[in-house]
Amino acid sequence: MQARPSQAREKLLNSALSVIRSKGFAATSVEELCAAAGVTKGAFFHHFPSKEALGVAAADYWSDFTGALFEAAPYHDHEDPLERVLAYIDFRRLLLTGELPDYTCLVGTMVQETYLTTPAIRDACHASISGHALTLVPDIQAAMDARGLNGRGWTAQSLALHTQVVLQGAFVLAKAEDSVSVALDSVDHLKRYVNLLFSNFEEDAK
Amino acid sequence: MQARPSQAREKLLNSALSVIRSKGFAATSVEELCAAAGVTKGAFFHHFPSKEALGVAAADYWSDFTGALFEAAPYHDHEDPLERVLAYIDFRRLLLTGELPDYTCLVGTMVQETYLTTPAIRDACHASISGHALTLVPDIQAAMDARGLNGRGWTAQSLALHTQVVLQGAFVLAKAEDSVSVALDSVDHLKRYVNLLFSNFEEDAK
DNA sequence: TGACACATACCGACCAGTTGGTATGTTAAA
DNA sequence: TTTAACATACCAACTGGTCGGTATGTGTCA
Repeated sequence: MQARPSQAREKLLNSALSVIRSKGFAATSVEELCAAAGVTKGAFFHHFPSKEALGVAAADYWSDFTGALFEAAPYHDHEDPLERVLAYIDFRRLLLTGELPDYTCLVGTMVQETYLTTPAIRDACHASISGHALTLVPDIQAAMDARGLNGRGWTAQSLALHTQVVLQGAFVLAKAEDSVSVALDSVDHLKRYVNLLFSNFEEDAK
Repeated sequence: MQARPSQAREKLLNSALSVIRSKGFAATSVEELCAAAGVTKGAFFHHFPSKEALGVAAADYWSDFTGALFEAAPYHDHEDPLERVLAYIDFRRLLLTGELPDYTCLVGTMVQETYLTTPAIRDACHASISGHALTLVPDIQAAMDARGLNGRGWTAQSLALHTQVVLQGAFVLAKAEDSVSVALDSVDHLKRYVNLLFSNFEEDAK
């Protein structure tokens, strides 16, 4: 449907992922983004009406990227829903390799700067985080149902969001310490918590 | 020691706390800071050699401010060290009131933008977070010792840092959702975790 | 088949406003 | 009279964004 497939747009979005994760949104200039992508400013404003629109598009692009990553991940293969949840946490731990800008979260970084000033970006970041958290809810709920763990002051959704809270917080402290070890430790604490929550309760499901 | 007590410096630092927590460091201009503080640019650069120096000073100012707040907080009054840790978490939950920029963390916000580009600010943020976490270690360690909980794959320090991870992550998601409720839920999960970690273990201390 | 119309993708010079920072004052307390 | 604490005016560099232009595709109709 296009005369030529747009290369510049994709290149700009890919550059946005790494540059914004390194310097933040506000400190990233349009020209810098263009330089990283190897395109001109004209191309930028041909594809995005404004820098803000690039931010929204980058958050959506991030949602698609991570959505595909986690959908294809092997943690879904377990039979027991609790095993799937624990394997998800293991998988998140496994992703904590390489340099900080490589494994930290784009939308977690962006939303801290834009939550008050740029609602459109905040909404896109929110959709990305809560959308991902929502994919965990069915497994958590199934594990709760199997053990009769409802009505104990927490819900499947709150636990799903809590996993994201721990991961986002782990990124913040990893950046402060310039080290991944605190993030690894916290993911371990998270897994220990989930194990404790579900331990000592027999499976009641028939 | 001063001819006149410097009002401008204090005013600028106080303004920095609220403005930077609202818009982030990079998006905050020096002139905006001056306007919020009711001082001129000349006063700004009289007290701070650069915007970066203001960022470092703001992080240090934040450390002093929070240090005094938590030192005077009532959670130290409990006899049992575990009770003190749990009361600390309750106290953190209590602080989650008002508007987002009022209860979120300055250094957690700043470090996300500056961890790669401005090492001086990152170091000041790191000192603030880890310094605060360190104040929790003695109580956690005492609670562990009383129950013989050492050597179980986690340390007092890692748990202290984990509390900060949860809080920092809670701020991120609260900003994304524009609501404090997810933060409250996560703090509840954190308290539940600590309770589970220390439950079912008799106090061995004589 | 060819030619004209039109759309998309992209270029790079340019602009007005803003940025962090400086240079040169003025004021008032010690 | 010295000196810290401001204030005012100013600047060069950079910012996001605009705009006229070009290159290259696709659809259509004689």
